[in-house]
Amino acid sequence: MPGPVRRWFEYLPPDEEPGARPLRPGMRVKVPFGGSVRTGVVLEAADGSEIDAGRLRRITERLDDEPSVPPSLLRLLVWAADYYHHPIGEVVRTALPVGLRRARPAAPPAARAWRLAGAAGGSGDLGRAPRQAAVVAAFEDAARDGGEPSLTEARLRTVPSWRAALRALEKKGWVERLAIPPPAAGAVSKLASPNESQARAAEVIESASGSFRAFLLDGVTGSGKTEVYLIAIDRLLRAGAGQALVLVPEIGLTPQLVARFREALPVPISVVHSGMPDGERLRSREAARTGASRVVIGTRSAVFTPLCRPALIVVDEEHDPSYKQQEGFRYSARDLALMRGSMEGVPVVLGSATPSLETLQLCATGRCRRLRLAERARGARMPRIALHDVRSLPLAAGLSERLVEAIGERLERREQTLLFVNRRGFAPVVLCHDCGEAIECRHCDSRLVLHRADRRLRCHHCGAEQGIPAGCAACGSPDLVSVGSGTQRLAESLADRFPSARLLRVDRDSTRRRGELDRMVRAARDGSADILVGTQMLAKGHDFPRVTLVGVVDADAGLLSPDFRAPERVAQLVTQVAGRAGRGELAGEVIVQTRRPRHPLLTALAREGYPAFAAVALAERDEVRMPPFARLALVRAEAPARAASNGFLATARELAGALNRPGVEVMGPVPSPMERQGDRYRAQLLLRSTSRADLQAFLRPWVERLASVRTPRGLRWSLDVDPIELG
DNA sequence: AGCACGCCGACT
DNA sequence: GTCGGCGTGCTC
Repeated sequence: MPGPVRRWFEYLPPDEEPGARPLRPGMRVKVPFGGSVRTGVVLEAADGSEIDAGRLRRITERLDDEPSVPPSLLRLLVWAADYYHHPIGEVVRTALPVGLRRARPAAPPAARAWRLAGAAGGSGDLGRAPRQAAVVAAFEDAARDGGEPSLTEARLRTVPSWRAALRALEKKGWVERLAIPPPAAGAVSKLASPNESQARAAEVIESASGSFRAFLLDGVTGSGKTEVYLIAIDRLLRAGAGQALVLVPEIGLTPQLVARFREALPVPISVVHSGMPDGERLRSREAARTGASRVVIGTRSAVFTPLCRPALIVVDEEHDPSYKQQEGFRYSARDLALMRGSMEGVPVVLGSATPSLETLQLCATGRCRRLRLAERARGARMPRIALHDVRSLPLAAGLSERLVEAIGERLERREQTLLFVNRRGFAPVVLCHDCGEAIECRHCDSRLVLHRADRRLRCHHCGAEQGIPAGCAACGSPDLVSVGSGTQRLAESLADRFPSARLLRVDRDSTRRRGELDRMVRAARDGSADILVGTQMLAKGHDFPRVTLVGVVDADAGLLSPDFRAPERVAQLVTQVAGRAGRGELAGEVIVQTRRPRHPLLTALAREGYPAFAAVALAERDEVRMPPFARLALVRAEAPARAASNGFLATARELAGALNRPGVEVMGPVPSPMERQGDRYRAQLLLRSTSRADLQAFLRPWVERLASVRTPRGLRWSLDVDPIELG
């Protein structure tokens, strides 16, 4: 179905030869729609219609012989459109790669493997074609272990210019294509030998094979969650059970993880993420749909990958906010993974050392089984988390003397330090020394951030930037000072203090170039940096064995954020980074700077760790009736005029009142935390219910009415079911 | 989303 | 007198 149409449309079947196989749900078709011809997806095959026969038009032609969207995936999409109250057309579109949105028959899955043919070596040598020789050598290598001389694209990619060389060999008849990649020669899984808790976890997961069960795999980074996934997947695949879908957070899709899977499992693996070229993405998807690949690793949108025989779904780092799409179709891939598991009848493993409060509540009510991994697979100790009260202490670029000394000790011992700052740039605020006026963004209710490397002021909310003005716009004073500290100032200050230390700054600015983050992570691991300064992106999923000190420069900003989930984020960050300290033989130390050393959540975290924090946080959420003890939906509106957004939400509120549904609370409208962003005024209306069914029963008629409210020009609104940010 | 239908300003 | 602006509404 094309675009943001909320309704389903009915068509007559195409004129086809008698005896043609019937159209089935999930097949793509060409249909006349309005004045043009569009690609549609069959949602349902019905016997009759209530639409006037005269108005019904006929499907022009079918585009698929078998459904591009298999029935079980289609069911998930229909469910999701209904649950998120999002137009089915856009939901289906989200799940279709670009190549399938066009009205062209699906290309047959491109051959992704080749075999050395009988003619190889038959005529002439390859003395003057070193690339071709290298390709042939790769085939011979593969055959050496006693297997067939066949290779997949993934293996061939190690040879430079392999595509051209292969084409030349194909022409000569030395090499031929295989339709489906064969199992690699000598198909041996390379799994580390598991410890007791890993083996038990994998066994429990395996025993749930063939039916839906939810598991929480609870273990710090480095406790070997990945090995448990690999063992469980390997067993299920060996048992012939089918395919595994592995979801990873956006930043977590590192080549290392994919490489670990490729190395461990002797089966074709598809990788799917939004940043990859359309053609490659389509091939990965088709390999998954046809069963040519057995494991799919991907980010959020990979939850919509069609699978012909699913056996297991894994959501790694399930607490990660990147599983929630924050625009358009605002789905949660974690939640949909659970729903998909339940629809497909397969176990779902949620992995996290810092589970979301939602998942912990599922465990508490018995709907999810918790599998704990022994702390620290390699026998290292969990570091102590020290809250460092920095009230009224002198700070240099945000660092207390105690933290600086601790860094110095690490430098002397040739160990690494990891420092977290919650903002990038040099200084978050530039203000006038004489009148105190800060330089603000012209388009947002925010202050511009100083980036000193290129002497620019940038707005981190709308991207606007400008040079540094000569003086204060309010009073004309030339005396402007920068206040506060971001990654750049921290790095600069450390460079002054420790001139011989090798510093690595890891933030969005320094990793903008493709592959740069991975290069930096590698540099950090091989010990060619002493101090790593970074934002949260440094916290996710990386293993730095020589780090023995982690500093969290400012825990307060997150703690005091208006967002009810902010403390959970801080606790997850601190725990995750604490997991970075003291691997291997080295003991670790974590210093968290704060001005709120008595904050109950923070002290619970520091004294007893994440589970204690979670218990306190859950009790608090229960008290104030927030998720997971209540369900939320948020309507956001934004427009060039404040009155337009407020007016729309006021209307929305009236409509809600008119519906007169008990059990749903309507709060607002209120201005968003940052009311003006990018020259648009934003406001929101929050809905809350203790019952998911009540909320859904309310939303259905309400959204329908909202959709037909005529809105002033320039107003945009959206509904977010289960929002994770109230902003 | 497209695309048509429909009512008010500057042009051959 | 018409060409064309984009506001509103429909598409099986």
